[in-house]
Amino acid sequence: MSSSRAPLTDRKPSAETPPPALAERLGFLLKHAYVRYQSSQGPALAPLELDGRLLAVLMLVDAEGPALQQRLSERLQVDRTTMVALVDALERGGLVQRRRDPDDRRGQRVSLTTKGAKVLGRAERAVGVAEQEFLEGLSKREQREFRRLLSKLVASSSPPPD
Amino acid sequence: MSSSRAPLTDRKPSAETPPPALAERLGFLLKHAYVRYQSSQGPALAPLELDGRLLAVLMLVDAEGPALQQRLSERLQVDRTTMVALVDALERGGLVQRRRDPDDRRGQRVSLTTKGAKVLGRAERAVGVAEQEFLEGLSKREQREFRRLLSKLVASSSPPPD
DNA sequence: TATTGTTATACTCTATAACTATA
DNA sequence: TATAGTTATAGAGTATAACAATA
Repeated sequence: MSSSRAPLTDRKPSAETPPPALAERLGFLLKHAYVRYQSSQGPALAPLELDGRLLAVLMLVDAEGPALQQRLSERLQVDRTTMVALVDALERGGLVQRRRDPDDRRGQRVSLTTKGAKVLGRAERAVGVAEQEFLEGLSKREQREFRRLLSKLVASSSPPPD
Repeated sequence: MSSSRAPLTDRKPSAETPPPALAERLGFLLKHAYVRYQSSQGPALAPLELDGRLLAVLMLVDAEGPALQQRLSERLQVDRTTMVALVDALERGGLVQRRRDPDDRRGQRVSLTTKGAKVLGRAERAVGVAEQEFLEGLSKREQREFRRLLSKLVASSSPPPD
């Protein structure tokens, strides 16, 4: 940030630059971007006893009303056995509730509780702040462009084989 | 790609769009971008019996000459116990070799074998193709811009706390 | 028979603690 | 004492297989 007056040789080499060939690989960049994003998001969500995956489920339940676990797992591309554990955790925290679908008693309808809606609101604000922090190295224009390109990429690239 | 003549109601809903709130979250986008990248890169590297992590080590060894495992693990931000397993795998495949540092016999110098250099070349070409495939939803201009912004972001955002 | 949710289980990736051989 | 590498081990996170209830 501030231009240091220390001579170059005094710089902590902690942020040493990776070799160019590696730094240009998309895989390397995407992974590190994601890891760094999480180190912003994690602390923002921790006080709410949430993490990124739980928040995604919460947002999905909010958007899709009382939804079958099956559907939630399809939308999030996780196995249905994984969804059991995620819903377990949210239910334990009192953020969602399960109810048997009266029309097909095999299914569980997952819905937001009052507490869940409240926590979701707080979580979304906290993550918004974390995202700003994560993007602060880019200008406002670049931030918009980055979001646009990333969305386009995810929307366009072939979805992973089921 | 091609403008389908099928009526909207005939579209396979397989690529159903996630709810807007979720699709706008950077965490969601970054994660899915990374997952999809890997589903391009994985099959490209599998015939060479490599994956993204092993390739990163290989590239680093190539760039930094006979390097201590310690240094490799720092550059890649993985624990040194993790690096042991990565170097084990590469050595088993005959792609790198370990030699005791004569000046400090505690350290192991890791260097590329002839076979390793050959496989590295093939792997880099394969990954280049996979990257193109991954980016094909963007125009050439957008591809360059995406790479630029992603690099800038990774270079600028605060590195994860050690 | 097929499907939803569940449990038991196993596998991958990664880290912590303890050991060894050097320094 | 401290450091580089190693091993044993444990913890996430996720998936596969088998089972119960329901269709």
